[in-house]
Amino acid sequence: MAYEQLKLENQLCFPVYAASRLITREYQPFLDRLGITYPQYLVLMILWEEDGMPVNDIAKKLILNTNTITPLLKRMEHQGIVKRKRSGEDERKVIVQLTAKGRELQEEARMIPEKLASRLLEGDLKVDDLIRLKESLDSMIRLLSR
Amino acid sequence: MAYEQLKLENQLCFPVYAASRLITREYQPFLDRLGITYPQYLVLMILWEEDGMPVNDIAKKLILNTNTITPLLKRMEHQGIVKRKRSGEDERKVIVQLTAKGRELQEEARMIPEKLASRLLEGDLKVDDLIRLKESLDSMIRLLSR
DNA sequence: ATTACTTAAATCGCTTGCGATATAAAAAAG
DNA sequence: CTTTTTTATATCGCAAGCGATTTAAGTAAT
Repeated sequence: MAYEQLKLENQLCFPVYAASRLITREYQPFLDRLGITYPQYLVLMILWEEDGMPVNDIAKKLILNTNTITPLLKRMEHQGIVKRKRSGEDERKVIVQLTAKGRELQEEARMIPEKLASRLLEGDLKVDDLIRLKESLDSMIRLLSR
Repeated sequence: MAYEQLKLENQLCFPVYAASRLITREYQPFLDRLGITYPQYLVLMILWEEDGMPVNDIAKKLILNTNTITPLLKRMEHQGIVKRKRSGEDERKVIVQLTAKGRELQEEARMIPEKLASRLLEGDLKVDDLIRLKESLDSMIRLLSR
């Protein structure tokens, strides 16, 4: 019965979808203290590594469209985390730069990774879930590697 | 330098976040033909397996809050895919049932899994990405299993 | 030089996702 | 049999996320 696949498939793609949201939830309490969201945190990680990047480069790194990233950056600008200015060489480009506040957040974020790890140990997202997720990925990889 | 972790960590959580969106994007063209979205498709998969389920059970299966699932189900009701009615035994519960149209969609969706597989082979989401994602998960599992 | 094409951001309209809160029914406590 | 607590849904406001379209700057073609 081909309908069976409509269940099996659930075990391939749904776990990734669920894990993504569970991970974001785990980050939330730490990011709340910095007053940012998970996507904003990702933007900051990019700028902490290389400041002064065009909107499009950030969008590509995060695999997001400009219609998602533009309003996101505007909100960050409004919060005083980043500045946006037109590039001199190419007037089409908008360069995104960290403000002093944006750079200070790096220091505050420094402990998040290890705090998150210990939180994950007690949270909703259990190791078993991740192992299941990994098995799903294995199936998907086998499927695609045929 | 503890700042290094702010890069490493990117390699743990970001791939899951990115994969989730890439997978949804791959589904989109197939689901467009059925006139539904990916979360709606997940709801349908649950109801195809067991029709007539309370809102809360669907929410739990998808790990979504009712404030997400309620409007989602209302939109599906508006499209004529499902019916919602108060339970007789427990007036708090709202039972969600497939309409004829909702059941017909199962037949139309039957070929999605295999079509998706072949599409993934040519799409943005490459096997290499999945393998990287799996390695990230391995790291995370090792981290959590210490 | 003018026209056509491409690229970079932005805007619009819609769905999803969630924290906080509200409402009402059912269950537990007194 | 009231009062309190819990449970099931729903509502509100806001931040993503994306398809479709727009605007403006840069590039290539004629």
